[in-house]
Amino acid sequence: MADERLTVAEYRALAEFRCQLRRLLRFSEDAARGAGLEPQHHQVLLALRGMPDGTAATIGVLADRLQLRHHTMVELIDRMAARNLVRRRPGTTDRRQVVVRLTPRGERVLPRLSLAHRAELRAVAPALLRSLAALTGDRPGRAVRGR
Amino acid sequence: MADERLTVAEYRALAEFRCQLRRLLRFSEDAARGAGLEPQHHQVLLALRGMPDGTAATIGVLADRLQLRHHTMVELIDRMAARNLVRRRPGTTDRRQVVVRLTPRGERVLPRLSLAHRAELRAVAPALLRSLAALTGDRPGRAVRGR
DNA sequence: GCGATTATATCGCAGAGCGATATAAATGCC
DNA sequence: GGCATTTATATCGCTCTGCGATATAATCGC
Repeated sequence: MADERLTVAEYRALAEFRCQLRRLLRFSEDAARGAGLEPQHHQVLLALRGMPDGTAATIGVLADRLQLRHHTMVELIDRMAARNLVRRRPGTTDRRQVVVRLTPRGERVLPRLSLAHRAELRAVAPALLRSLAALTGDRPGRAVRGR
Repeated sequence: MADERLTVAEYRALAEFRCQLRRLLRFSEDAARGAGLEPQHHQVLLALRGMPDGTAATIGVLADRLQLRHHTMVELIDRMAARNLVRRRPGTTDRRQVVVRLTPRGERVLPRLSLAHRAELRAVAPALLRSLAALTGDRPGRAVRGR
C-alpha cells in the first residue's frame, strides 16, 4: 500500500516502455503484412510451429496461447483456413476437439518472418531492457539486489 | 548470412516470448476494460500523461508514439472525445495542428491503472527477461559475454 | 441413462486500422 | 506577392478483430 502516487518520471517511464513495445509490435505487424499475412495470422502460425512438446494444437489451447476467447480463435482459424494457411482435423481421442495443422503454404511463409523477428529482437532488446529497468528499479548491467 | 534456419528450440523460444508478451498485454487490456476504457484509449491517456518534456501532444506526435497512421489517431481521438476523455484544441503557432488535452475525467481514470501496470510489470519482468534472453543468447543472472 | 460440464461454432455488434482521397495552412521558390 | 509543393488533419469505405450471448455436440460423473 506504499507508493500510492506515481511521479511524473514514472508516468514517462511507463509511456516510454509502451512506446518501445509498440515499435516492436509495429515491426512485427509490418513484417507480417509484407509477407502477405495479417498480423494475427502470423501469431497463430508461430504458435503452431512453436507448440510445447506433446501438446495438441486444439482451438482451446491456441486461444490460451494467444490469450483470446475461444470463439475469437474459432473465427481466426476460419479466416486462416479460407486462405489456405491452416487446416482443421477432428480430434482423435476427444471428438469434440479440433486439431489445427499448418498447410504447406503456412509452413513456407514462416521461416523468413521468424528469422527477421529474431534479428529485430536482438537489435531492440537493449532499449527494451533499459526502459523496463527504469520501471522495475533495476540498473541494467550492474548488480540487481541493490534495492 | 549465417544461421539461415531456425531450430525447433528457437521457434519455441519465439513462440514463448510472444506468449509472455500477450499475457502482459492481456493484463493491460483487462485492466483498461475494468476501468471502463477501451485498451487503446488507455494507451492514448498514458501517452498524454507521459509526454516527453516540451513536446506538444498533436495528432501527429501521438500517432508516432502509438505507431499508428495519423488518420487512425484522428478516429481514436474522435471516439475518445465523444466519451469525454480528451479535448481538441487548435494549435497556437501552426493553425493546421490540433493539440489534444486530457479532460478531468481522463486525468482521474489513469492513476489507478498506471499503478496496477507498474505492479504487474515488476511481477512479470523476470519471466519476460528470461524468455527474451533465450532468444538473444544471453544467460540471465550470469555473465553475458559467454557466447 | 441423464444432468452437468467442456469444446467448438454461430450471430450481431463495436472498436480498430488501413488506403485512398480531401481540405486547409504553411513553406519554398521565383 | 503569387503559385506549386509540402505538411497536418479529416473523411470515407472497407476488412480484421474481439467480445457477449447463445447454440450444438461430445464427454464425464454418478
